Formats: sequence, structure tokens, C-alpha cells
Amino acid sequence: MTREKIKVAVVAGPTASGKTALAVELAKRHNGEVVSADSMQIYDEMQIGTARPDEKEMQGVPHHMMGFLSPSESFSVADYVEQAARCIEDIHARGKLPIVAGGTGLYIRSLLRGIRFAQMPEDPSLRRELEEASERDPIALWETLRQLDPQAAAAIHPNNRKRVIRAVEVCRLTGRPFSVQSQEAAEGESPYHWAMVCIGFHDRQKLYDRINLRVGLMLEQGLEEEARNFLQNHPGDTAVQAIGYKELAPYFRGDVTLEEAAEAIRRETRRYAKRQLTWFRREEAACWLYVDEPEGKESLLPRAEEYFCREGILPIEKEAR
RNA sequence: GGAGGAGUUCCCGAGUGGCCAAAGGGGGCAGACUGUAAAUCUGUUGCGUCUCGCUUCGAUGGUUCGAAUCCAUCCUCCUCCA
Repeated sequence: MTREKIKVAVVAGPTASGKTALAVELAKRHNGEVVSADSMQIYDEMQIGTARPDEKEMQGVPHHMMGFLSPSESFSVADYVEQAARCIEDIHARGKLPIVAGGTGLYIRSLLRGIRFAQMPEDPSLRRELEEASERDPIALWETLRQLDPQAAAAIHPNNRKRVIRAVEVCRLTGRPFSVQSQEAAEGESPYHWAMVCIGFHDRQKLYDRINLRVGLMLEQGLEEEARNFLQNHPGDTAVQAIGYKELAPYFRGDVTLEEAAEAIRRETRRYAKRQLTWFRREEAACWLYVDEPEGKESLLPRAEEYFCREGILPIEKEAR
């Protein structure tokens, strides 16, 4: 029963911080495979806009949880945790090191903490009904939640319609309070022995500069065409909320210039990075590696290795250096 | 050259004598986050020794107990007539 936990190295950080490169380097040197933790890179038709690494960037290192799903398919954290866990087990079984790398905080946390998402029956008609109710009177729906689950209502702002809907939905579907189930789901112990490295910047502007640069690169690589096709094929799908695509839509409609759309992409990406930073700052167990420290970018890999060794994720044999 | 109109806090933009450090939006910053999360939502945004004081609404001067709001001059921009 006290089987040894699977060791997992985690590389987190905001978008455009260099997670992919670091994860690949780690994988190459320590016999690892990468398990992506990115909610948008899972979709196959979105390569440029999600900065999904190509063959060259992957340098022969196997990557999982990437580009395997059609944007019209439904997907959620629950699916992610389930599938990513399988990947990790499989990698481990083959004697290799699983390296979780990505920027979707919710996915990483859920996976690492071993949150057990209960099987939830789908009920689209209930969902639609709740959405309509919320549309009509958001506060009233929140009051409904307060009746069903006061604790959940206290934790969810009435204006946060998405979450109110979800909480009410769960209460209705299961007949039990949402908050209780959430608690239960998180009670388990982590199934992994993991350590997280998080890429950061002392000077936020440095990150922003990289983001601005990267958006320009994406446009050069053909983001416009990719987005045009994508938006055409998947007008109503979830993935259209991805940054880089939704900002291009008004340009295709002729409402804004390309430059205006590009600026919107840059801005939204910066904002997203900021939210990621907020998320990861809360991750107390993380070891922050600052790219813009005197030691510089070059030392990212050795510093990460040192940390993972210290945490027992990597063997300590790397004395010779 | 002549006739009108406009200049407001990072930006746009309301405000036309006191209730105005100034609506609203944008942007910035900070935060939350357990089933669409690159989403969604919240707070904050002149300065300070911060339940009070100081500086701000193109500039200067004036009227008034009191001005972003009224008057004068100047500067800048826009529209129209020549």
C-alpha cells in the first residue's frame, strides 16, 4: 500500500517565460518526457497561437497532452487530471521521468493535489435553463444557491455567473452541497512526489517585452491564416476564447485594423501572464527561478536541476560539475 | 484675415458656482480561483503624517464667502467662411 510515489518534476511560469525550453532541456538530460499542462495547447488546430512547440523545439523529447483534441470536443479539468495522470503513470512505468510543464494553474494544481473529480452526469438542458435564469436575474440565481449551499454562496461572488451556475448545477445534479463535495475532492493526499520550479521575472517589463515580441513572431508565422480557418471551422466552440484568436475576429469582420488587433493580442497576453503570476505566487512550494537575475538565463537549467536534486526528484549523482 | 467650437486626473470622456479629488469607460496595479480556466469574477487607481490636510480640471490674472464650472488676456487644437 505504501508504494513509493511517482516522482514528478514541474515547470510552471507565465506565458512566454521559457517553460518549454527548460522542460525540454531537463527531459533531454534526465531521461524525461513532457506532460503539458496547458488548457489551450491540447487543441490540434491551434498551433501557432498557443505557441505549441514544433518538432524542432521538442528536440525529440516526447510530449503528451498536446494537440490531440479537436476544438469542438468538450474538455475540462476533470478530463485533464484523468488523462494526465495516465500519462504520468505510463512514463514512470517506462522508467522515465515525467516533467509537467505548463501555465494553466488550475490544471497543475488539480493534478498535483490529486483532486478527485466525481463522475458528473451531463445535463445540457439543466445547464441551459440555469444560464437563462442567470441571464434574466443573476442575483436571483445566486439567492437560489444560497438556499442550496450557503457556504458556496458565501465563497462565490453573485456577479460571477459562471461559477454560480456551476455550483447550482452540481447541487441539483447530485442533491448534495457543492462546497462539501469540493472539500471531499481535495482531501486526498497527492499521488505524486513532486517539486515545482517556477520561472519568474523581477522586472515585469522584461516579461512584457518578450510577450510583445512573441506576438509579433506569431503573426509572422501565419497566425492570421490559422485563426481565420479556426474561427471559420469552430465558430461557437470553447476554444475561441483563446487569446490570439478572439482578438483577430473583429479584424476579420473589418471592425479594426490588423495593428489594432495585434495590440489587443499583446495586451490580453500580458494580462493573462499577470493572472498566471498571481496564481503561481500562491503556490508556496514553488522554487522561483528569475530569468533576469545576474546569473541570467543560462543558469536556469542548473538551478532547476539543483532544486530538483535537493527535493529528491532527481538523483544526486550530479556532483561532477 | 473673419466666424464658431474645444482644451478635465495615464487615456477616452461626463461635469457648466458649493453635495467634486471630480460620473462612466479604457488601461495599470492587486486579488480570487475545485468540471468551458488563454475563461470568469473582485478590489483599487492624485499626494501625504490618510476619519484630516495638501496639490490638480491648458496658462495667467480677476469676480465670489466659495470656481473645473463665471469674466479678461494669452497659448494650443479643430471646424467653417474668406
